Amino acid sequence: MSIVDKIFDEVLNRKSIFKNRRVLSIDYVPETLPHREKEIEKLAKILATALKGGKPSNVFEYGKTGTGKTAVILYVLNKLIQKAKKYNLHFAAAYVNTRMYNTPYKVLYKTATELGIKVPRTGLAVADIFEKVLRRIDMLESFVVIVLDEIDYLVKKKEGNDILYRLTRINNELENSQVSVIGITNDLRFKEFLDARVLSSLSEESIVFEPYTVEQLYDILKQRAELAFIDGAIDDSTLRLIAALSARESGDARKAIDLLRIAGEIAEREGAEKITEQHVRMAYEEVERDIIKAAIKSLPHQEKLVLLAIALLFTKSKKVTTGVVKKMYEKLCEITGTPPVTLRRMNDFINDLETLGLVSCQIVSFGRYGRTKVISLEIPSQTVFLVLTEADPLLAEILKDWSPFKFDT
DNA sequence: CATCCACAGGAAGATCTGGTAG
DNA sequence: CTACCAGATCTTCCTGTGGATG
Repeated sequence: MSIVDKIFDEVLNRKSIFKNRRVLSIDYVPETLPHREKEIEKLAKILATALKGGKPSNVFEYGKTGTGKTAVILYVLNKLIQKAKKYNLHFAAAYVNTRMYNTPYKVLYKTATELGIKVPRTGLAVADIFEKVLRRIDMLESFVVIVLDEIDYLVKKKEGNDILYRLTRINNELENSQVSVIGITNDLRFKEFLDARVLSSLSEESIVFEPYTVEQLYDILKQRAELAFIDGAIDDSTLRLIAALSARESGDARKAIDLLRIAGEIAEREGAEKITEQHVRMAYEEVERDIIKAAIKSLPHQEKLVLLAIALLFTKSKKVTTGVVKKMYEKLCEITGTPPVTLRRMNDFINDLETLGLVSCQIVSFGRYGRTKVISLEIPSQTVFLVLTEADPLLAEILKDWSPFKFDT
């Protein structure tokens, strides 16, 4: 038997430490949500009005990422759907994540699709599609809940407020159906962007989600680990480590569960019978690395060039300003045969890179010598070179025989 | 202490893609 | 086929500004 056969056989015969991998996936909603009983109760009470045919309020949920906002909504909606079925009530729900559906048209499109209404993906005027969706919703003769998750992505654009305004007041235009809008945001300063009229109608009821504490994270992890792994695959102390690592950063339950899953995958790959603290630490680093890699790889070509320009400059000097980035960027454009964008646009790219956490910027005034952004690379420049070499054959060619002197200006 | 550098970043609009409707 | 639509992307034009320097 060849060595390859051996490896395959070994892997296939090995008993997996996973019992049920699915419970660690992002969109799994567990049977119970520990430490969210109060929030669930509140939301349930609000929506319960619907069971009696009344019009429930619009709801506004806010709290940081990974505090269970989405999970609570989905949990309550699932229960509501079950109840509605049992009592033969008309009820429909649409879940729209406005990070992905971040324009008025897309929001309407997704809402319609979720409600089983067929509309074209593009091509129509927003007013037309709104009209169409409105009529179809009325025809449903139902109580309809529209959940707008990560609503801040919609509101930060000017047109976003308009569509929200119309959605939150849609009931005035309906005769046979009732609509409740639930907005979810993790941006706590988000209210500033929101049109006052929308704010008042959306926050008829609001529910605040506090970050989980270490103990709470531990409980959540414990619950998931019991479902996900076979007995004895993970110790309490290891779970506590994951909880501590996650709580230290953010109290983000999603990240904690991610960490648990990846630690499990690493342990499995190694053929270990148990997830150790070592696996957790490896997972922790892997998560960080992967986020960075993925971020760089998914950058548009132009932004890659800007990032590369910054990385190249940063190897030589820690004082990288917009002006020098522009020069280096233009040089790279010339080499790669890319038409360069204007300074204004490049500045947007740099801000983008900052949002992604790849660089950080500070506006500094040098008095007589102007006022500009000082940009620093937040990740090792070698990482940038490496990932770009992998991701882009053209850039790989340039970086192949790269030496710091080649790019001297 | 006014000046002026080297930009930041808002507003508006041009261009282009990918679509519908009749 | 033409007329039209939304939205991404980018440009053009613009006003605003912290502080070293003359």
